[in-house]
Amino acid sequence: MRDMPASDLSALLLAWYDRNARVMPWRVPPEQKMAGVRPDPYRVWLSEVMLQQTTVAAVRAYFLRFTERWPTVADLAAAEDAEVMGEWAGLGYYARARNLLACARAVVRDHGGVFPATREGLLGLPGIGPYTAAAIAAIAHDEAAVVVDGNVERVMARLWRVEAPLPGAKAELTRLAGLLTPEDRPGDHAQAVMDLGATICTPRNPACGICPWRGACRAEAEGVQASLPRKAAKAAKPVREGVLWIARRADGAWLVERRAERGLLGGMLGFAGSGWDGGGGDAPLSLPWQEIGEVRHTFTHFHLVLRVLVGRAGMEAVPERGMFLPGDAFRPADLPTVMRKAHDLAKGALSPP
DNA sequence: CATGCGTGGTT
DNA sequence: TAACCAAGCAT
Repeated sequence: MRDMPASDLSALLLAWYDRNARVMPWRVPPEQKMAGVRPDPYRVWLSEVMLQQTTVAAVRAYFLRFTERWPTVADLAAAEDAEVMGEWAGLGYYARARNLLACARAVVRDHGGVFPATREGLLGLPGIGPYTAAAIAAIAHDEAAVVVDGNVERVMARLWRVEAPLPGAKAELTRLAGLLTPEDRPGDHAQAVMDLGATICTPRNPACGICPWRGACRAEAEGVQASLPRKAAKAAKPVREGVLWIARRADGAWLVERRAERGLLGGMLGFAGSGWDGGGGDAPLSLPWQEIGEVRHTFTHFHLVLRVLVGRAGMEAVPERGMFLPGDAFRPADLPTVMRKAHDLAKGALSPP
């Protein structure tokens, strides 16, 4: 059992997957697959990009809204930037949304509206890296690509008891994942390892008692599974501070600005702010601003505290930054979360005149 | 190869 | 509750 051939391990896993595969909107159910139905590369791609560093629970609703609104890659490619950024609002890592659009347009412009079918061809597209290219090639086209995400890293580290810490151990874990990748059903294999990692071989308290690889797992044999994979310690998050100015005009329009394409919250709608390094900054408009409170929000690598100031502007007001967006065109759901929090705080003080 | 880049759920 | 974590990519 301990030194079972890779093909046997793969067979055990696929048998487990056939009984335990999670149902998701972007997956083709087993019975349809048996009947020859292939996954739509557009839907596979969209789901994989949304799932980058993001939970299945968070993605589900976004995926359904996107596919309802833009059923094909051509539909998405024809969308306005602001529509897509607004629909992505709240999902995070907004560079994904910008790359999503760039990728859709590249597929239409350079590939006749058809996604490249190979890992190699997919790798050249915006927002598609080693993981996503392999996942699409395997799931949508049954290419025996080696799919390595955080789940696979964890499962391999435990199965083979790899003690070396990430990210250094990545190459070795990829090699081990490759040994296990079958020529037959590589897409199901990839999804099976990820389902195993998400439901049984979980980070904290793995359910080794019901694992299809029980008896073959070297970490479990030694009782060290919960401590693998090892990871380098992360740096503490500093606290940054800033000011946010939220103005509303007499007709109900909100003063907003489109953030720069690159960097934090790039391309998203927001309110005018100072820099976020404690330094000052100028208000976007000369008004009798009133401070109403603060918003706290934590990003990937820092905590942010924003003092929120509100002001009422007359119809003649001409802002130095940003623009007044009519009340009926302003949708809080289009805002990234920190801006939505600020809006929640400010809306009471700025209720329509 | 290290860093920047969101968010919400779990422990 | 602060820390950790999730189907990574671009630079």
